[in-house]
Amino acid sequence: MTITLYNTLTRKKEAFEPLEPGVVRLYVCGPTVYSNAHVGHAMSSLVFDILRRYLEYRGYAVRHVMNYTDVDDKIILRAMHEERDPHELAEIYIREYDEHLRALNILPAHITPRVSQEMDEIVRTIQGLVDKGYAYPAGGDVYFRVQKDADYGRLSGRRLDDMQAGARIEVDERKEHPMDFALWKAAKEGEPSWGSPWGRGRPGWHIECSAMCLHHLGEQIDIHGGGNDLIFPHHENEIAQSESLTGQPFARYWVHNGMMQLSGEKMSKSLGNLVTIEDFLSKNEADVLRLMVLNSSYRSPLTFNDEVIEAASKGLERLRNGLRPAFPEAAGAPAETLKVLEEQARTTRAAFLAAMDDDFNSAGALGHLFDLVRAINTARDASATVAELEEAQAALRELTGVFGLRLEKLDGKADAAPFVDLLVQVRQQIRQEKLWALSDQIRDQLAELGVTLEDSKEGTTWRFSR
RNA sequence: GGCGACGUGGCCAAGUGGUAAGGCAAGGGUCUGCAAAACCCUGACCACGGGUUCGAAUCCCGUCGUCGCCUCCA
Repeated sequence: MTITLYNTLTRKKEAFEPLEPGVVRLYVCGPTVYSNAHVGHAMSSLVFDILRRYLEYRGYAVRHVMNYTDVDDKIILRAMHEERDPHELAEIYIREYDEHLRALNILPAHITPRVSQEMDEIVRTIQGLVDKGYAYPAGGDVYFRVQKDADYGRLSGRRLDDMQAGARIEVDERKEHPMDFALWKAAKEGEPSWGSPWGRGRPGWHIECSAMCLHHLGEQIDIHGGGNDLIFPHHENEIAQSESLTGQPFARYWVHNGMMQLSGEKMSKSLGNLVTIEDFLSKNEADVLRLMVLNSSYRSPLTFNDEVIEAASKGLERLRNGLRPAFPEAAGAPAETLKVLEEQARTTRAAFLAAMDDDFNSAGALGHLFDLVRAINTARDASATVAELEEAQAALRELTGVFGLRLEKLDGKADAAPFVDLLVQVRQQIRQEKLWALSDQIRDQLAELGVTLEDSKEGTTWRFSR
């Protein structure tokens, strides 16, 4: 079985074949750190986390690089407004984003370069482009010469002529062509700046990713990812820069996630329709957002509203319930039931792989996990023992693990388990004596303490509910 | 105006030629001292109009609608 994935460059699904067998060089565009990140940013990081986890599950060694853009107009502007140091400002949001990634159970990239720490590499990259005639200095700036790049526009499917037509491009006398873009910007008074052959200044937005890729992953990479709002101009320009410099294809596969939609519109800072990650996590578990992402195609817009959050939250609970143990007094399920369960575990694994191999169809794969959950619940109801449920639950745990779902939420509470067990045992006797008021009282009060009891014919089970 | 995507039951959403996965919600039922969970049952003329085909949600054309990019954006 091979993995196929949709390549924005060719606009079709292609069989995935890394440059070097067994190794995947993955570069994902990270955020510009000038304010609190919102759940749309989280969506992107989750999408590529799921992609990475799956590739690793399938045996690839993934080298994952995600950059932080910490030198940028917006950062400078904001820092000026707040009368503080731009580096300091960026640092705060980098640290915050790192914390979010941890909270969201997103595997950290192996390398997280920052623009401010890669200046030599960036300047060298620009110099290389100047040397080759793909870039030209102009009054302290350096611009990329788009007309020299024959296939400029091939990622986004645009032609230079079309773009000029209705576009709102500033007329700039220093540019040879209106679509030429800045590789280096001369410093203005009071801005952070670095030395370069063209005078003090700072890099343009696009060059950093080309330089960092080159530096950390080499001239060619396997997967380049990011939000689909980056296709043009950012990724288009990265291709132009990188390929002009090296003369080789840059990224083999371009993978783009869809945008988070809030009330029918793209969630974004400028529209003011956003929910910060912090805000979301203060009200919901991290797994809820992950499940929302999993439940739809990564390439499509993701609907974000209360109903969807609620549905994901309940779905999560259902997955969790699948992992709940057999009833205490389970006597063993009929052979027929166990056979069905075993069969379901097998087919679920296969179907899960088939779905994920098909361009990371996580929603399809998730559907199959729910089928397995039902089979497990049915077997449990039919009095299956812990041992009889084991294999199917192991499969469920393994596959939800591939998704990066944690499911268990007992951290730090496990110590309380023996005491709860004891209470439940005592209550069992109270119930046998039909002292319902007292037994209900125990159940209610435990619920308030975050322990849910559930009574059934085969005994009482309990779990931490928060 | 240019480029691109999408439109599947109340909501979210898989499915790209052989008559529709899954989750949530709703209604009915089973189990149960009650509650909860679980299980079973119920529900889709796949935006609309043409066309291709033995056969289309799935391919082609058109219409309408929504969204994204074209300026910073995950």
